[in-house]
Amino acid sequence: MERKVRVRFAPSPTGGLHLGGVRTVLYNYLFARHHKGDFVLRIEDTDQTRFVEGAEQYIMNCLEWCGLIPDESPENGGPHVPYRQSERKHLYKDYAELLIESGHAYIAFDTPEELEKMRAENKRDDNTNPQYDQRIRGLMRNSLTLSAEEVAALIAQGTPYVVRIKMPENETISLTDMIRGEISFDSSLVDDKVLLKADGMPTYHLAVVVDDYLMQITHAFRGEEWLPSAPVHVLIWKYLGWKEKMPLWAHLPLILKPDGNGKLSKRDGDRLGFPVFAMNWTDPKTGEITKGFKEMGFLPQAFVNMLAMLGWNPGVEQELFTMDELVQRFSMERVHKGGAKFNFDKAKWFNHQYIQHTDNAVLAGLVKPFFLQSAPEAIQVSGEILEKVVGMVKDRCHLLTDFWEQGHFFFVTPEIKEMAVIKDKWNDQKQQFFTAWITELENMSDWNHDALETGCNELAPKFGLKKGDVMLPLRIMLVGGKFGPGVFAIAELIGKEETIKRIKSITG
RNA sequence: GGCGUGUUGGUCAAUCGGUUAAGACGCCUCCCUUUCACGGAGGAAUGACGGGUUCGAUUCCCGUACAUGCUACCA
Repeated sequence: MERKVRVRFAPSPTGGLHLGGVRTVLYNYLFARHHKGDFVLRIEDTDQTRFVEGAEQYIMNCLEWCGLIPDESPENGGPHVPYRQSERKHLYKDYAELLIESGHAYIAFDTPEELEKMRAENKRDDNTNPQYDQRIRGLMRNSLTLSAEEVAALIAQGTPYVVRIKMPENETISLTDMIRGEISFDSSLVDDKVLLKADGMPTYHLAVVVDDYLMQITHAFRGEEWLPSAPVHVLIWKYLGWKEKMPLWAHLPLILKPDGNGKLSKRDGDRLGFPVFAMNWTDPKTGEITKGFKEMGFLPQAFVNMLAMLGWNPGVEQELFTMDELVQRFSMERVHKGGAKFNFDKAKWFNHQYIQHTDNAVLAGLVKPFFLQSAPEAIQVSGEILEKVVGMVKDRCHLLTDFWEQGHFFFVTPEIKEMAVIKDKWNDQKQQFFTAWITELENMSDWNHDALETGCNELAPKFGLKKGDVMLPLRIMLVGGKFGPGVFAIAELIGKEETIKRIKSITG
């Protein structure tokens, strides 16, 4: 008797895909896979004024990057095509009419100006936001206040109208939320939401119910911001006679900004220097680019893992999970109720962990595009060299973009940024040592780490120098700064000619 | 203003009435390393506040405070 689990992610294609959106997708995906169910992508494009070119394809790209591929979608179809609400437009009106016939909805002719006027006139200190509620509806121009003839005439004249739900008086509407338990609302305090707009498109309220029903959705997950309109949706399910089929709801906690309070927004990312969108988003109107986690150098697996743990945890100490492990362990009941402040440092930590655990050859492939971006001319190196470099510097890298910063000196002669470290303690002994060592290096037949190190160690004392006196200047000469892997390992890899060249550039 | 939801260390968080209130990130100290990292060992919470219920509350109930969301012919 159990229905097959079917969940859906229903974004509206209006711009970049936010962290919170990706997390909603992820929880949908994990839940569906855990229960061997279906994961549907449905595009909620009923607001034609907010349509943004390319946003839908962009969302698909983000899901693909994250490895959260829907089973059914506008692109790949499925048993419930179409998956774009704009293409389902014809479906909704019939249901709105059904509601009118049963007396649970009505036609309203009020113009936007009239609505504005109503709000202005009814605004009080103790009611700063007048709603189209049971008192107000008796004062407006709708099929409740007008006679049937008047209504018919207005429609015949082509007067634009909307369909509104008629909220009952003094009823307690309650629902069970998988995360929050029982939640109830007083119907008298919910307003008569518009269900069908004047352009014939449904609003979210009608569309979400009709489509969830038609697509046989069993569990509906969405952000906490939807909670206040949940009673409207519950009532529509009931009035349409589908109550038995209503999905189980779960309202996910919000992702908050790191400083202060409030929902994390794109602006916060710009302000604090971290991405909020999954991938780069280019506004087609302004051309403005907003950075994404992908382009910032995140591994999708790390990004997903981090998101999974932001608001949910399996109750064990382990924090690193493969997608399969997440699928296995995920349960909606363990989602935290309160919102979570986004912590970019922790996100970077996850990425660092994944970088360490990724095979060097694979990592080299991932890093290469970033290298090409940083210095296209520098990359005429073999994959083998890149792989070695990646292996040598990976423990210093949190983001893929860090690899160039940490390993550029393997490919290009570095700019000496810490010249003072060499100059301040320079003396004749050092000058003589390096001159002598260069000669030694030039004659070295077996160029490798160990030979270089022993050679250096044996030569330094002859000039009254300790190993420590010589190591740091050498590092700066080869690397440009006080960082990086072992100096001799670097020298081995960049080769004799380049090593000598870099030393000479300082010693003259 | 109204309605909803939430509140364990700077952050993410475990605890499903009885613990010295886990762990992770970040921060600080030390060790390792004659660089930077990595790694290792330490340090830092009287669980928003006030009432109950109970032999016993971080855990259950109520109130207050605070935070946040919604209050469009947007989703």
